[in-house]
Amino acid sequence: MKTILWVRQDLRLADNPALAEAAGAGTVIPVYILDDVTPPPAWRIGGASRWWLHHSLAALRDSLGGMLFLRGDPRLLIPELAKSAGADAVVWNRCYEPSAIARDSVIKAGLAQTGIDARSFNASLLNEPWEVKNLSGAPFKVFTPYWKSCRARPFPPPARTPQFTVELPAGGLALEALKLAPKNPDWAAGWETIWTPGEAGAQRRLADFLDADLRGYADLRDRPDLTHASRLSPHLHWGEISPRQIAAAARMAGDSDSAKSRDADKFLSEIGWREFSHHLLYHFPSLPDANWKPAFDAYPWREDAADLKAWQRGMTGYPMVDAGMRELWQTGTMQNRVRMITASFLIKHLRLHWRAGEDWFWDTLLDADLANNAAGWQWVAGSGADAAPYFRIFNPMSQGTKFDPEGDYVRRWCPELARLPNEFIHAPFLAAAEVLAKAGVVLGRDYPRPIVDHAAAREAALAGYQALKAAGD
DNA sequence: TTTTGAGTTGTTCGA
DNA sequence: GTCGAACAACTCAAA
Repeated sequence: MKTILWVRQDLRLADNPALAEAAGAGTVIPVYILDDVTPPPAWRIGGASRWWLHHSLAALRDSLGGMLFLRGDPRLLIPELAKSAGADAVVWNRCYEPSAIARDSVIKAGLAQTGIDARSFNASLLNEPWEVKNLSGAPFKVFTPYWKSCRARPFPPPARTPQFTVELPAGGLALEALKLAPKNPDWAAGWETIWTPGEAGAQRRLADFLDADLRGYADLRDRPDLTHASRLSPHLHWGEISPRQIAAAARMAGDSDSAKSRDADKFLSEIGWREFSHHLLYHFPSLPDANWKPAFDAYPWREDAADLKAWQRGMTGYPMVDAGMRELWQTGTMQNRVRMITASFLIKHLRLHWRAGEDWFWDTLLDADLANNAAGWQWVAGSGADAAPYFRIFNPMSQGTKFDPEGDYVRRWCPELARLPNEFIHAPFLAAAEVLAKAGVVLGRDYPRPIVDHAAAREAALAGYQALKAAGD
């Protein structure tokens, strides 16, 4: 028996049901296809993600002992490969993006017609999106009851790595030929000192997190100046580690040390949010593209290329926003609370459409994930499921004071402000001339003046929501 | 069927 | 400085 293992967002050996199926049946032919054909143009793999994918594929290729790389349309390439390699079966782990679901069902049906066994498995979620339902049999639209329902089920235990034998047909591309990693310029230079893509790196990150950062997580995860975030999201996105593995390890850590049990619960609920986002995307496939609450179609969004650019480059004049956007640009990630602050600023202070922010995050985040990204942006905008109420408008100055009290985070990413006293680190425009002079800061030269006034922007955002309400009447 | 309680992450104002 | 209320209504989920 020969089985094609179609590798997608499951770049690991352990707890990999498709690999286990293929390995148990005989020889395994592992193939990765770079598919820039079937996803809609806006949602083809983004720039930062490609860097991660390149390194993660290299790690998987090495641990498998070789794999086949192709690029193009899997609807053609998978049946061709099955035929040319004389495979009896094709197996894969499921993806949940709408275009992937459509693509995979076409392939499954086509293979079945030619007598090739095609089977898919769940490797990426604790629960399939269609399995969790409320008492009326409908999908949940509110997180708390959703997660309560999930927690009432046993978390599926992870499976071990099987023994397997790999066969490689001729005709594949070299990984480098997929041109995933940037060159000229190599904007990702140095990222490998921050991140270790691949299964081994993911396992080490989980172990380090549970060991060093879990204690205090429930409160300190909100602090961008500290290091209590798990930083597992890119590993999870590419399936280098599974939520089953994470849930099992986190529960064990919480059970073995009562001081950590609240932290472990909080961490598990973050895994729950990831599940909920996938649940929403599955049941509402337009989530990445359109307001989940159609009333928001009437919101008077602005279009302003200069403001968008200032936000993207971290030049808004609000240090907490700028620090976040620069961290994103330079490292491919941003701490969670800062994501909310920067997103709120784009949507509410600048009144630019959340889609513009979603696009930027898609291209720049190493953990760019269609479900999480879409659900997160719609949550901040207020247009999503179980979303923040519209009048919740983050104040970038008070958020800074609260969550970056010493200004360490701002000083790291906005070094031109480093010599400002803490009192003004989150609002340099409020500092007196002599304070700025002493810190060596000239506003408008070294660091921008605010591109909008907070109080006025807040009023304008609230007025915008009034217009939305009026349109609904 | 109707009712009831509840809903990730905030800010501002005025007492 | 601290605290509670207002900011809106609406929808969801379960009893």
